[in-house]
Amino acid sequence: MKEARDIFFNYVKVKNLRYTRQREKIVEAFLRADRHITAEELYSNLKKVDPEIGSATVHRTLKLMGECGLLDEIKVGSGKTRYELKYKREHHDHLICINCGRLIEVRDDKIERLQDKLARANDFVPKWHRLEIYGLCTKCR
Amino acid sequence: MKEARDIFFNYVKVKNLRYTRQREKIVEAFLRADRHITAEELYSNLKKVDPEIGSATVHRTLKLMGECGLLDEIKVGSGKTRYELKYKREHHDHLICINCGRLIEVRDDKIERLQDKLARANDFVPKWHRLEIYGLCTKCR
DNA sequence: ATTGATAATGATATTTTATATCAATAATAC
DNA sequence: GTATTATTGATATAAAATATCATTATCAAT
Ligand SMILES: [Zn+2]
Ligand SMILES: [Zn+2]
Ligand SMILES: [Zn+2]
Ligand SMILES: [Zn+2]
Repeated sequence: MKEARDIFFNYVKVKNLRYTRQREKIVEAFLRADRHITAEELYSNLKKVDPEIGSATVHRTLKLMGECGLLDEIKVGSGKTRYELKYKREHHDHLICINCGRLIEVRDDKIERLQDKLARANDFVPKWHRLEIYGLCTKCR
Repeated sequence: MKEARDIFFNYVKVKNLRYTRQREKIVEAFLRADRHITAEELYSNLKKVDPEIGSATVHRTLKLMGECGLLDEIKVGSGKTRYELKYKREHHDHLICINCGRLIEVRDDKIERLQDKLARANDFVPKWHRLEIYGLCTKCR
C-alpha cells in the first residue's frame, strides 16, 4: 500500500511536521495489520520488533492518520476504539457477533440511499453515519 | 408513567432485591427527565432535591433499569452513555447534530426491514442494531 | 558539517467515565 | 424486636485516551 503511505507523509510535510522513523514504522505496521485493529494491538505488534516505540506515539500517529483521511475510527460495543483503513476503500457497515466479536463488513446501497432520504426528510444534512447490527454469526448460532 | 415504575419494582421483588427510597427516587426522576439523559445529569437533578443520594447508586439503579428492559443505553459520539426510556416506546434511530448535539429520533420501516435482510443474507442472526446519522440540523445548517 | 529553532518522543501523570470495595446502614422475614 | 443480608455512599480503582515535560531528533539555513 505504497500510496497510502504517501498520503500520510504528504500530510506530514504539508503541516510542517517531521518525518520520523517511529511514524514510518507505525504507518507501515498499520497498513500491514488486520482490519479493525486497536491502538493497543498495533502497539504490541510494533513492540515485538521495536521495543523503543511508545504507546503514546502510536495513539498520536493514529490520530494523524485519521486527520488525513487514511483511516476511520470505529467504536463497537463498549470496548476500545478500533481503526480501519479508509483510503481507497468503500464505505461499509458492520455486523458484529455478540458471542465471538467477529466483524463482518457489509454494504447495501438501498439502505444507504434511504438513510440519506430519511435525514433530508427531517431537514437534516447528513455527513456520515454508523450502522452496526449486533447478533450471531454462522459459527456462533 | 405508573406502569414503568411497576415494571422496575416487580423486577426488584422477583430478584429478591429491596425496595429503597433511593431507588424509588431515581426511577421516578428518570421517568420525569428529558430523554437521552446521562447518569451525571440525572444525578445532579436528584442532588438538588435530595443531597443524600450518591452517584454510585444512580449508576447502579440505571443498570438495573436496563436489565429489566425499562431503558436503553445509547453511546453517541465519544461522550458519556445516555439512557432513554424503552418501555412502551417504539424502536428508533437517531440523527445527531455535530454542531449542537441535538438528537432527533427517526424511524424508517423500510430501512429496518432491509437491515434484517442484509444480516440474514450474511448468515447472521440480527438481535439489535444501532444506526446513527451525523450531520447538521436545521438550526445549525 | 554545524548550528539553531522547534517538533517529536516516551515515561509518566492526569482525565474521564464507569465499576469495585467496604464499613455502616437499612430493609425484610421471622 | 431480632437476625440476616442487600444497599448505600464515600472512596479507591480500572480502563482508555490524552496531557505534560524534559530530552532527543529533525530539518532548514548557513
Ligand atoms: Zn460469532
Ligand atoms: Zn470494517
Ligand atoms: Zn444542531
Ligand atoms: Zn432516542
